[in-house]
Amino acid sequence: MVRRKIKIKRIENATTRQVTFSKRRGGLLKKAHDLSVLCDAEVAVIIFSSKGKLFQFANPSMETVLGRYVKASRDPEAGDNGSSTDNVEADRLTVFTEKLKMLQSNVIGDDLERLSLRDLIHLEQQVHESLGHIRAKKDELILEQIDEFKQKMADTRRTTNANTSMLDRLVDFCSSGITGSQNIVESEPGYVVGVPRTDTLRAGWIATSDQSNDGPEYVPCAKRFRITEDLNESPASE
Amino acid sequence: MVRRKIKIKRIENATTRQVTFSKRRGGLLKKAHDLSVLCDAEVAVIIFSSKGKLFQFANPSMETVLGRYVKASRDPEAGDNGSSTDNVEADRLTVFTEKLKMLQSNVIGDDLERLSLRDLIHLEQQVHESLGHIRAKKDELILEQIDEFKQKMADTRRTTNANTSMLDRLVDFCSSGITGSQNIVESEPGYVVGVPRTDTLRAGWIATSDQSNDGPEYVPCAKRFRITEDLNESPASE
DNA sequence: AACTATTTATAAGA
DNA sequence: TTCTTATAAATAGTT
Repeated sequence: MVRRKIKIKRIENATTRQVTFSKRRGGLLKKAHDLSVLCDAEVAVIIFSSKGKLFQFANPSMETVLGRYVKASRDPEAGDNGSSTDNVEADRLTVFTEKLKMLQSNVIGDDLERLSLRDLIHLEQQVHESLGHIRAKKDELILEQIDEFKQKMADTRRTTNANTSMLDRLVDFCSSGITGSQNIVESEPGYVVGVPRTDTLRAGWIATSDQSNDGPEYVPCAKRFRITEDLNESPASE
Repeated sequence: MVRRKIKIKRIENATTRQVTFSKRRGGLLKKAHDLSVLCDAEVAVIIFSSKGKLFQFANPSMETVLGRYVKASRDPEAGDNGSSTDNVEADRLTVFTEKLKMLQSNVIGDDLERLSLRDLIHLEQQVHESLGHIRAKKDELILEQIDEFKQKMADTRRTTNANTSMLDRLVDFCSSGITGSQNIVESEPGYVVGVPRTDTLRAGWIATSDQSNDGPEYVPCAKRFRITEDLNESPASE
């Protein structure tokens, strides 16, 4: 931006583009360094020239920042820069999907070819271990959710009973004196609103299942997943 | 860079630091964008503020650039920016070790806690699949190396036989005439170089199962690993 | 969040 | 590539 202002669009002249790349690359890396130092921030910059050469800057280290990035990608979905192209993919890039992509492109990838037997064996052990962790965590979650499910069922049953007896009493009460009260019951077919609760009944004293517990068709084994999946906090239906 | 030049060192005043961070962060991201567009380069910038908030820019996408980075980290160990801190770690970061770190810190990591059941099941499938690939590749390599080993054994045996018969003939020859020739034999104890090999032996003559069936505890396999590990071209002893 | 006074970055040319 | 230089951008301190 000197002798003449330029537009931010691909530089067509190859030589000029190369020169500009050199200059701006240096500038960018310097800026990255300055920012990280001045503001005590963790910064990583990775640049591939159009010819494929790699340039990078990282503070405190590339691993540190990338690791943190992968972890952070989910919750904060933090600051948004007005950047260009696909950066907006951050949208639904959960840690999960990012991990999977890493796994697929880097571990399953063809570069598996390059590993030695020793490396492969080590990798196998690591991945096997990972699998163990994942399965353990999964089972844990499944058990948790089954418990929750049971709890809800029990609650629902108790609630139903309670509502039934309360209904009985209401009907009793109505039919024994005031007329037209029957409307109350009819206007709210199936459950009662606003009846003060005793502490016998806890949350969810209304007979409608408050939390969705129903699921499409969950029956046997693979279904255990289905069941719990539906119980799971995951919102999206797919 | 304005009213007064500043030194590139951590800004002590928190407010000032925060303000500077905002300004420079924007500048850095813009520069990154400009560079990627002007010079047709792939660029990724990741910034964590001192308070942990994430800011990023990537073109064409974070995954693309990071994936490429991981792959490129080995061979080219390309361009070197005069950057600060630990950037030099690139030293012996092979694809392999980088993958392992990813796996350990991100897949095995504690953030496993945050995944939903649905995610865990998906992850499990993916990792299981990875494991399959790795094992297949490993087995392939093992067979290759066993073949090599067998070939060598065969050659050696043939060589030995050849040597033996040659020895016989030599002894014959010597004992039938010239004296002192015995020395020749002693100077080359045991083998002959350059015996042409036949192609009689083929692949897979060892009775080990080729595809591994996964399972937490595979016992006999462990032995196979040991054996082949020793056959492996890997030089280091550990 | 705006406003400059200056420092930096850098496009073009050599 | 590197240097030079005129000029565009970025930004530190202030309001």
